[in-house]
Amino acid sequence: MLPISTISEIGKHEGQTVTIRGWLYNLRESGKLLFPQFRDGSGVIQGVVPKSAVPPEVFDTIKGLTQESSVIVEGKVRADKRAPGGYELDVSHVRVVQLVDPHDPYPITPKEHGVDFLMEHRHLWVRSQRQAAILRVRAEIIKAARDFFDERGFTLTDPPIITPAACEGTTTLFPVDYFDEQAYLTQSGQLYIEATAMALGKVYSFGPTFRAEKSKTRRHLTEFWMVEPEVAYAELDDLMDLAEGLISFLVKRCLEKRRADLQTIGRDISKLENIQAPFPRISYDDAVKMLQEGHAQGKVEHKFEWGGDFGSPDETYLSAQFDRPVMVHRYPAQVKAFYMEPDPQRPELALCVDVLAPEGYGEIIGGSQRMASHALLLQKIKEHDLPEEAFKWYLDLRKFGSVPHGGFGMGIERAVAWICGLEHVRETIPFPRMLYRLYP
RNA sequence: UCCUCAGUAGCUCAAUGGCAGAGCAUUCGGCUGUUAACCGAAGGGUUGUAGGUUCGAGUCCUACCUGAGGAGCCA
Repeated sequence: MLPISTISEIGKHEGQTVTIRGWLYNLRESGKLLFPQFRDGSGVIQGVVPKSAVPPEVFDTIKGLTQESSVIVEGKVRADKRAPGGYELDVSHVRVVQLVDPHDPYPITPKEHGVDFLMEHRHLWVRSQRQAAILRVRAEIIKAARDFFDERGFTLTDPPIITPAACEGTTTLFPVDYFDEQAYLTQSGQLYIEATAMALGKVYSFGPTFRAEKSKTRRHLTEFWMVEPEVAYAELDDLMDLAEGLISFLVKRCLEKRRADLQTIGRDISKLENIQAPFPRISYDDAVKMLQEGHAQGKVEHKFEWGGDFGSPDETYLSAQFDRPVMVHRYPAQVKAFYMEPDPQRPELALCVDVLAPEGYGEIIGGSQRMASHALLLQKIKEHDLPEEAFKWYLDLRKFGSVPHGGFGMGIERAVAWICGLEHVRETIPFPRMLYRLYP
């Protein structure tokens, strides 16, 4: 039995004959010389098959292979400077596991394709090298985020996916029929992890969230994954420390472990190497001034007035002023969620922070200190016309040992899109769910 | 929900209101170092749908369908 090797590890078997189990990526031929390229999920390697070196049936079998046919290949590993991966395989035998019908060929060729076609074939598109590299970076970011919190004494507490009421109103939620009762898919686990934070001190959640907003941009999915830490006794500055620590940790880990994948994707690595704490921290007031100065210099189209929330072009302009993520804190309370703690110095402001990624990737983190006062929180729930009964348990947290606390949510797909330098978040998740796209 | 753009061969795209084409893919043939290989040949079409204008519509007009980008909203 020959040793089975993965293509990424094949250098360890130089000079040996090994078995590769995978698929035909592409086949070039030059008369009596074949160059089949094989992939196995870990990488791609080119085989070399001179007609004079193998039995006729082996040569004919390889010559008849079609793209993405599954094959088990035996061959001798040889270092070769001409090979992109450094090694080639002198193929001695091939077993065809399944031959793709040449009259119904694999639809994704090595040529260009349009977005719609690729999205319709997402189940096959993930086999391409670039897509596989993106999914490996995504997995690394998820693992790094969990390592980051686990190493700092946080406990993973999973909030429910099916919830009885909205965190922030029901218009943007997907309704679910829950045994004849109205329920919704969660848009955030935050309210629940506030409860577990009071039990365990430092907690986080990691899971899918759902937004029924009819957003149709390169930054939006209807189903996306969030990592949300929540910390008892944490105040706004603690949250900003945690956020910049998390982001710089994620980038550092990807540079260490997934550098080759980032290069495959075509990421400008030097821009990621800048991403080190501390990140700039500016107040909403300062951000408004920057936008107004930008407008005076003709760099921002509209004149931004104090009191509104930033639009996408505003965020892009602000983030373009820095070479690393920028943290904007203390927005007007009126544009933020009801549960945010007011700034004691200026009650019209909320103790909140948004982290804007560089290069126009927009908001990747949103967080705040949470309202600790029972009376004030109850008043806000009433002002926002929220169903008081549904928030009874949430209010309980302010009756039994209320403390200052806070947390934030980081959208995994936006983080992946930024770190990989992608045009669109649809490539950051294996099967994106978007407005008008539910298949495959 | 609003604004803009697009839809022609399996894919990516051409075609002044006047014979519907090319490259890739597929099939056949050639080539012993190819790197999205190359060279030659063949097959492949209800031009998104329904109307309209016109001697004549892929092309102009109307509606609809599908998709993309953006706005708002958000992570």
